[in-house]
Amino acid sequence: MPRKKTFTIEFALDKAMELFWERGYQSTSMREIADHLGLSRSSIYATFGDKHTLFVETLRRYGSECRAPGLSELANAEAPRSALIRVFELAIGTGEVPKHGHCLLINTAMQLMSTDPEVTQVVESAFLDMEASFRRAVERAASQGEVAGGVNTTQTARALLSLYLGLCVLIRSGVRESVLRATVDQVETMLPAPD
Amino acid sequence: MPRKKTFTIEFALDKAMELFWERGYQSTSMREIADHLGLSRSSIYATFGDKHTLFVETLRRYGSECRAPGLSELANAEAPRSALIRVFELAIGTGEVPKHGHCLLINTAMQLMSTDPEVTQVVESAFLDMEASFRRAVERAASQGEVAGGVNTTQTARALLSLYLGLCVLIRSGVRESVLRATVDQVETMLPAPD
DNA sequence: CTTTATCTGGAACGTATGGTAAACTATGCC
DNA sequence: GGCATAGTTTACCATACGTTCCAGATAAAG
Repeated sequence: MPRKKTFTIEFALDKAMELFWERGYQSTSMREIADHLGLSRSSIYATFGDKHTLFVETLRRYGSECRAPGLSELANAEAPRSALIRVFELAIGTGEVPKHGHCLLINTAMQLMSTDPEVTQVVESAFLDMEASFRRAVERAASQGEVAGGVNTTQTARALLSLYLGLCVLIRSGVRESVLRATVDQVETMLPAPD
Repeated sequence: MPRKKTFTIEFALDKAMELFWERGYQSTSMREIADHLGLSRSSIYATFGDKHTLFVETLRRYGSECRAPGLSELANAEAPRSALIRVFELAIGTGEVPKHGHCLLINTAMQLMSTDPEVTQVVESAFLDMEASFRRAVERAASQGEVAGGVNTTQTARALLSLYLGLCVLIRSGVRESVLRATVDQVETMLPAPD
């Protein structure tokens, strides 16, 4: 009986994501989202109810996994050590922060001020996933003889996570590339080739 | 002839700083600042002209150097290596983000979205200062025989900077302490005792 | 075609924002 | 005691925000 929606929820979430990603939560208004979607605000409110829940839905659609460039290739790379280094090089390689900064979840984590429980949970689990990706890559690198056997894989993975997030902050702060490059060098040092 | 100001500029900047620090730039309104100062908005506008310039003045008064806990003690510590590790332990030691998160400049860097040239410059120079503090401490630790002589001090200092900023992001994201602790362990690994 | 349930668009609401204009008030010099 | 100068305040402006209400449009079921 009822009328049909003129848009799909997925499409709306993707469009909203573009803006949240580019401008952050606070700086994105529902009016901008509606315009970007080609709809009126009421339709969005009728569908999602609230700006905050729309944002959380957007985060959930984004996926629990962080989409840092090169991160997804980590799982199946034949040379995990090189793939790990490549993740860091891709972060600084573009030079500028291209369009919407970094991974949406990292952006969100950095801008997070008030402890929003729902958002915090999504972000935290994304970081744990990222840590797991790093750890598996380090383990595979060690078992393949790409790095020396003595490394503590868990500690290394967590340190890589800190290094990556710090690198994101530095990139956004516009420091010289030589400072960024040292982080990549440190990653190589942390993954020493077996002698 | 004229009437005298009922407040000093320094006092106003300090009061504004408290709010900017706690809530961030965007989430702090001029009304809140005026109330917190016990003045009316017009006086603030007459004195500083603009919210943005008030913020930049606040940043400048904060000082070019990052005030991460324990960082200032780095310069004169007798045991630089322990002091370095202590900087990281102090960051996670409090457990919770106490009142206004981290150092104001780090907060600002993380929330920085649009590339604001003035703000970016202050933040960048603060990070370079922080890197220099780290490097001097590493150099002193090496010359005092606290760490092995082979370390690349510049690379280590820059990596420490990335690690510290990443740690700040992780702390704010509410990850478990064991994940944070790994970053401190990594710092110890990066500063190996001479054998 | 009518009914019925949903969807859509536009107007509107209440509030908050950054910023301004003009009236008022205190100071110190003549 | 005036008077000029600067500081403070009150009131206001235009705009933007998140959100809601309501009339009209639209689809399928009877």
